[in-house]
Amino acid sequence: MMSELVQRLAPLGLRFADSSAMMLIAANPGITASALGRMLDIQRANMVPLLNRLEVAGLIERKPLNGKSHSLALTEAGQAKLDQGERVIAEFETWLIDRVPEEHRPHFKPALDALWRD
Amino acid sequence: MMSELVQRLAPLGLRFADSSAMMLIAANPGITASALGRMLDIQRANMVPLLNRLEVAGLIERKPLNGKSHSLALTEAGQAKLDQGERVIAEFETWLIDRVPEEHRPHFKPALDALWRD
DNA sequence: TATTGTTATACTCTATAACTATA
DNA sequence: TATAGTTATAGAGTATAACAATA
Repeated sequence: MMSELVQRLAPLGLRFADSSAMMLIAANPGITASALGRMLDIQRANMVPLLNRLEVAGLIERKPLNGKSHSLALTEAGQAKLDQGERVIAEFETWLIDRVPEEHRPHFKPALDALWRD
Repeated sequence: MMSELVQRLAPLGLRFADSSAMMLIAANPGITASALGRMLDIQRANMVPLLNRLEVAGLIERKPLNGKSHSLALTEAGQAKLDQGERVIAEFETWLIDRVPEEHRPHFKPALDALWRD
């Protein structure tokens, strides 16, 4: 399932972690790299190449916050790319849930949500 | 979820792919490495280190079949290890499904099965 | 001619340790 | 003293290309 999603995102030049990060930056403008890493369960050290990639691609901006932290925000191009990515993800979710037999379908998302809640 | 299972298997010295391979070898004694790789969706080339590891650990035996292929089988130690692994996996599945609210629970396995069927 | 087992290689993802600078 | 950002590094997982030997 994940490899299917990865393949669908690839034409946009996005990896899975890229779109996850961009979604959270959009929802939390000004967030720092470390805080974002904690949300994504990605080590601080591994955020560096990820954010470098997004910055070089012109999708995010890093602004010094206080000499120690940096504030992250989507650029206009980043917001446009995220919109595209979210469309792909929505299509993927539809594709996924359509494979679940109708009688089980209403239970599927709630069940998955419960797995990582708490 | 996968990392939880990986952590539970680690004390047995098993990786996830190891237990998957051993389950399929047990169910298909005499299977070849290539056929096993196709079942597991693992490239032929990547089966080599996996099977070497299991062989060095004394869990499987490779016997020449016809000069080209080899026949795979669990050793006694391999069967014992697999039994342990399957207990761990069963406990993991119980742990997993217990997190799903009761009303969704009967729908969960059938929904997951449907995702990769066909 | 297609397949098996194998080697070599490269890329991604992830985890850890260590460093500097700042809060 | 704890945290942020960073570098370097190592372990896994995975993909591809190539080769010799065999079916």
